Amino acid sequence: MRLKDLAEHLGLSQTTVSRALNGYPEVNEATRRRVADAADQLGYRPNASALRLATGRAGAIGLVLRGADELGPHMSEFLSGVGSYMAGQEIDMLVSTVGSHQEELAAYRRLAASQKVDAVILHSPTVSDERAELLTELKIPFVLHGRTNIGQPVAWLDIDNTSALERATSHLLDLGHRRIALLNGVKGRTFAEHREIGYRAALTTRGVAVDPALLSNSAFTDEIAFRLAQAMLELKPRPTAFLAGSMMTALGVFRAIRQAGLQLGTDVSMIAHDDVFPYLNADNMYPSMSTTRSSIRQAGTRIAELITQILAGKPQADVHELWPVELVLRESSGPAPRA
Amino acid sequence: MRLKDLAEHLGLSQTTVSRALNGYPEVNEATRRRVADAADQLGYRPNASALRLATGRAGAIGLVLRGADELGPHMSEFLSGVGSYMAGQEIDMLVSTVGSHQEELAAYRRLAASQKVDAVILHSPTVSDERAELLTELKIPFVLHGRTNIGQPVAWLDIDNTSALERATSHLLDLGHRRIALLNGVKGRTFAEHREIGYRAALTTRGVAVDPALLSNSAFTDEIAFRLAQAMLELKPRPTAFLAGSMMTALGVFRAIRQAGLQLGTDVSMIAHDDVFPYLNADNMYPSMSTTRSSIRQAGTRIAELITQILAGKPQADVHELWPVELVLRESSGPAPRA
DNA sequence: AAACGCATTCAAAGCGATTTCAAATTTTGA
DNA sequence: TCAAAATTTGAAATCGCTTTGAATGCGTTT
Repeated sequence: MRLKDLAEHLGLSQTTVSRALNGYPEVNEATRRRVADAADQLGYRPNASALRLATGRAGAIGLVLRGADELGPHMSEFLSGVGSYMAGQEIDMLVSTVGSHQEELAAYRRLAASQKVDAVILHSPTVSDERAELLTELKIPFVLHGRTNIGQPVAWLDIDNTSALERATSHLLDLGHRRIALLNGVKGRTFAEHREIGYRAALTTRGVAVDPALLSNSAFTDEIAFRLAQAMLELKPRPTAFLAGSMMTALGVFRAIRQAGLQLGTDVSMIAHDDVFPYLNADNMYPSMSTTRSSIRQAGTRIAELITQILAGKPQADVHELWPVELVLRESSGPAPRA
Repeated sequence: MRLKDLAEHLGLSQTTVSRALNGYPEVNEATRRRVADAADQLGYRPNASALRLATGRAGAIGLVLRGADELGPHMSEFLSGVGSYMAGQEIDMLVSTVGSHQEELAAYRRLAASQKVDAVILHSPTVSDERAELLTELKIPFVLHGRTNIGQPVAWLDIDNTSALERATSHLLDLGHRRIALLNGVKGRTFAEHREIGYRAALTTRGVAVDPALLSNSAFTDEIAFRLAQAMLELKPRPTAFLAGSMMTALGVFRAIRQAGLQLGTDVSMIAHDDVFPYLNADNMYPSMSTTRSSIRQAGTRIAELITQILAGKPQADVHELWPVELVLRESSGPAPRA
């Protein structure tokens, strides 16, 4: 069913039908209704490629994901946040996966040259992100999930990691903890740097020295966290509290704590960062988990919204959102054990 | 940079340039090289929409994912498998997320009507899958990851769940277990039904009665599995072995076992299904996990390959692959404890 | 030398939508 | 009542590519 067919069926010109369907004012209300009904009944939908060619808009946004690293549970949640908004906007999500950093840059160049997307979402930036630079150079609009420092201003949405970690660390200090381990994200990522800054700030304010042995940088997986935590628990004196970078990390740390014959919440405390996964509820755990909480799904939805604003003309430089992070205290964080 | 610009730059017609770039035989080898070099150097890439409109091919495949259920770690792995193949084929992945079953059907209708994709991948089918019926009706080619029973023949790739569970169950029976719990997937999904069939077959062959209290159907998450396993471990007599539907499930069961003060591998055995996640290695767990193993990522890659074959003309009815599942015995499955 | 075949190249017609510009019809105002 | 204005419709151009059918040039054959 092409526009032409529909027009013939109605005894109208393509022009009028097109206008009727796209809500132009110069078409008679009766005609519009007639057209709309027919389109509806015959299940007409404009051919996407033709529409895109004619309008010059791709009607899609791009997401380039680096293999296994990024396509984990975090990205899934984020994606469905983005998707839930985009579905209502008739904007598609074009997802590419790449193996290496080089491949990723090449993928953006391809997207730009073939004009497959109107904008992209950039995820997990480094402190000075090369991809962000490339995208500004290619003049393809984007919203950054996180922050970075490049010459140009960029549109971004981030959570306040520094303050979150500062408060979480301070709270543990208040509870008497002095050996506080930080299982942080991969070195070089902005969020990980920000978290470390908050952590250090809280410690230094209290005059507690930072022990490098209690600092680690890694991907957020159960397994890796298990090993790191296990190693740290063998230190003398051992840490009495953990700051876990994600809920997956928290699961690993939890295993290590039990394995060491210790009790979470009494022998060892933990505050984990919770991106809010529907299938992994901090409140339902035993003991329930204290968290710094911020919904990554909501961030996705909001970023999708920001993208449509940018496509509607809002300057990228005006798009900045820093979301506060809740500190939710539950059973996993208790007073430090007596020395 | 449009084809026209490139052609003018070279002093050739669009026709010749297009042919040169697309490898048609009737263009002079010297010309072809000259064109290719210029295209390369100027970074020319055909406008995707124009190309699609002209060829009638969308150059994309669709994946419609149901919100939180499906966008978990399994889908992530699967997706990156698909993506790794598609990247080389210049085929995009169009990902939509939907909330309800109705929305999902509507999404397929939209994809079909607007001709945004050449084919789709269907995931986690039910025994008689409505989506598969709709897609055949809409005449949009698809490959099913799993199996279903509808009137028409469909293209599918599946793993041999029945045999996997039959062997795993038999092995546990050999070890003397008689109370074997099955933490299965959501009721109605083909793979879950197949697994139950294998499980029942093994038990009945040995004359062991199936206890409904040891059978559960649910999503594969750590948390849910934890609760189910916890409840089952309180039964008298308690199960001495668990068949876990996924590695996430296994983590939950593991927690429940420890929580009950039991030892995995001696007091209680477990064999989990392992879809092979890069960040969750069965071999690295303590104790290492016995598994029925099949890489969901490889399945994704292969399905991508099958899709391109179908798009190249291979009849859908000829595409059937049933992959065997490895049974990998490690420390988590041991002899049944003395009664 | 005319005719033929072959290898290359090109002009122009699609693909299916939007949009410009012009035409037809109806309404309005004097 | 008739010209002017407002409303409604349509023909054709356009988006950037592929592809059909025709044309060009050149060496070979008759």
